[in-house]
Amino acid sequence: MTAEEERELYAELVLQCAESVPRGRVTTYGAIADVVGERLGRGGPRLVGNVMATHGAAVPWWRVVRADGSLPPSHGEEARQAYLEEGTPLRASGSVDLSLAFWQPGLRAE
DNA sequence: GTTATGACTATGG
DNA sequence: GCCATAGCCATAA
Repeated sequence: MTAEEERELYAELVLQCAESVPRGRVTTYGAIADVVGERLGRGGPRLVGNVMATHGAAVPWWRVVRADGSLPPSHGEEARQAYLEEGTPLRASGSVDLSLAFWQPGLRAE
């Protein structure tokens, strides 16, 4: 398998995790990195971030947040409206309440 | 091979 | 919970 194919595979698994998050729930970069890293033997939250930056347009990226429940300032505004639509539990600061909304991601096949 | 960078995380304040 | 610092993984120059 070429390096490029591995990147695509990694990306696809990350997208699966993002897609597995139901409406009104969110997950974290670290959780996805853990699941995909366990499957492919490599990982790291930054890799997940890189994948989202590249292929994020194809999935509900607003359901993937940082470990503290907040999003990058660049996408906070756009995500906030999606949260209001989906009924995602938000804190006053605008961050997601992970204790209520956290979803453990998973792959379609093991 | 070394350095810089990124949609990150853990820890301490 | 937010800010600063250090650590981590892969890619690009």
